[in-house]
Amino acid sequence: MSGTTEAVGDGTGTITRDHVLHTALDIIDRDGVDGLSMRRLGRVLGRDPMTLYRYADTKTALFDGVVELVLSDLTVDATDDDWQSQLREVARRFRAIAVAHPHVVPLLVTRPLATPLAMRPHGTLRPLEATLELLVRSGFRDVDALHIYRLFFGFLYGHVLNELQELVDNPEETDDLLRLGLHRLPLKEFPLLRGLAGALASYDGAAELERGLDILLSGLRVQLTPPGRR
Amino acid sequence: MSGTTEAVGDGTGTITRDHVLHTALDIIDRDGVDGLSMRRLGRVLGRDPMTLYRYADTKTALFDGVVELVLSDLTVDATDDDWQSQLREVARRFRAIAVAHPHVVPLLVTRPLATPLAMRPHGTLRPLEATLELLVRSGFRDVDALHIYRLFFGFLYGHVLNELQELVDNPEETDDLLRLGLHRLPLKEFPLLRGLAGALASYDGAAELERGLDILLSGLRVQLTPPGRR
DNA sequence: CGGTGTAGATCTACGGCGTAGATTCAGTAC
DNA sequence: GTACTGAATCTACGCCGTAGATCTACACCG
Repeated sequence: MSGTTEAVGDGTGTITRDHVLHTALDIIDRDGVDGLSMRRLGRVLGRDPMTLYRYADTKTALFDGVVELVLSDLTVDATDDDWQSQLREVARRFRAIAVAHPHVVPLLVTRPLATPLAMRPHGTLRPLEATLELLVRSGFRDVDALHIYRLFFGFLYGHVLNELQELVDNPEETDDLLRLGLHRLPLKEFPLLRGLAGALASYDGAAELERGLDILLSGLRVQLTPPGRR
Repeated sequence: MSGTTEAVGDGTGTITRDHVLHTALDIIDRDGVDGLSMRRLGRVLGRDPMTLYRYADTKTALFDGVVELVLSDLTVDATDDDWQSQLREVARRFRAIAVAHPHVVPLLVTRPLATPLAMRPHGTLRPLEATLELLVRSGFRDVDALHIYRLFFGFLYGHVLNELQELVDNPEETDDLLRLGLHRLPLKEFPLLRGLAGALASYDGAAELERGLDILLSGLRVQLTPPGRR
């Protein structure tokens, strides 16, 4: 019986990179990015922390691995004949991933800022390539496909960042205004925001995503049409 | 003559919260978020690190202060009669801020995930309130104004995250494919991405923002019109 | 069988971190 | 002078990432 509160691995048997990444993901899911330390990860795996450097060169590389692991669930069917509905499905899948792993989202949106595109884990580039393929197959020029990709994933990033914002301040309160803590905002300065307590409290991420997609796709239809209609 | 390499303040005179925040911003601008530590900040200001806790309760509160400082440059003219062109201007200003302080962007998009809305620095909520006012004045219902705000700022977040992605891998190389490091991607798996080396290399953030705004605003016009036209 | 190489796992240690709590210091009021 | 008070500083604790040295286990060769 282990003396530490958290040991899980028994120190025997073989460990794989996948074990390491999944365990790291578990810790992040539970306690956020800051909750993950090499020492703690080692403790959970029943291994010396230094051993982990066999599976990830550095802690940030570990982060990149977690991002890749999470994004490996994001599939894009490039053979779909209807690019608009395929994008909708991708959006829903992406949102589902973000909602399932909210604490990973900061890494998801932030790691690319520190990693040259070509050095990113291939798993994170696959959705990009597949989306390009989807759009090119649908008749878009490749540069337009790139524009659309950027706009689309930018929109997705923005959406999940919005949806996962911490709204609630005092969960056990029943009145919306008090629960969100909005009563502390000066009425003179924030009248509209305070008036929207009800709307803020009843935020529906899935519906909001669909609304955004409606607008985005509608804009795309107006502004960009595949030159070679199939 | 100081023995340390970085001391700037002489330890005399009075320090203000603004001094502290500006200095913190300088450090982040230079060396990124991870480059900022309480000890280093104290060193630069010529003060004991513990003194800083007078101006920010905690390090994350310091981050929030920096975010507020940076966002204080973002003005929204709620009295503008043309909400679409005002949103365009806000977008340009937001982008300018992000480009001026790229290392702050991770904080910008990430801090709200950890802070209940009502506890956020008021300076960061002012653009929200002002945007709502702009839209309501233009005839939108308040809940629609909220939707548009979310879509719009989500789009902006996504755009700057896209624009600030690290693309270059090997700066002194002249050939686009090599400079971006794309030649290391397996040709079989990433044919389209590799083919876009030129387009990736000549990314123009300002132009891309305008294109995105065209599409977004066009979508908004189609999907949402103020019920009470003025 | 002993010896040797080697690849992986582990240990030790360094310099840094955020910040709680104790202490000192500067300035004012008497 | 003394007492008080608020700000500034000091000390120390328990963490962190990881470089480099060391140890372990085992395959192979003589």
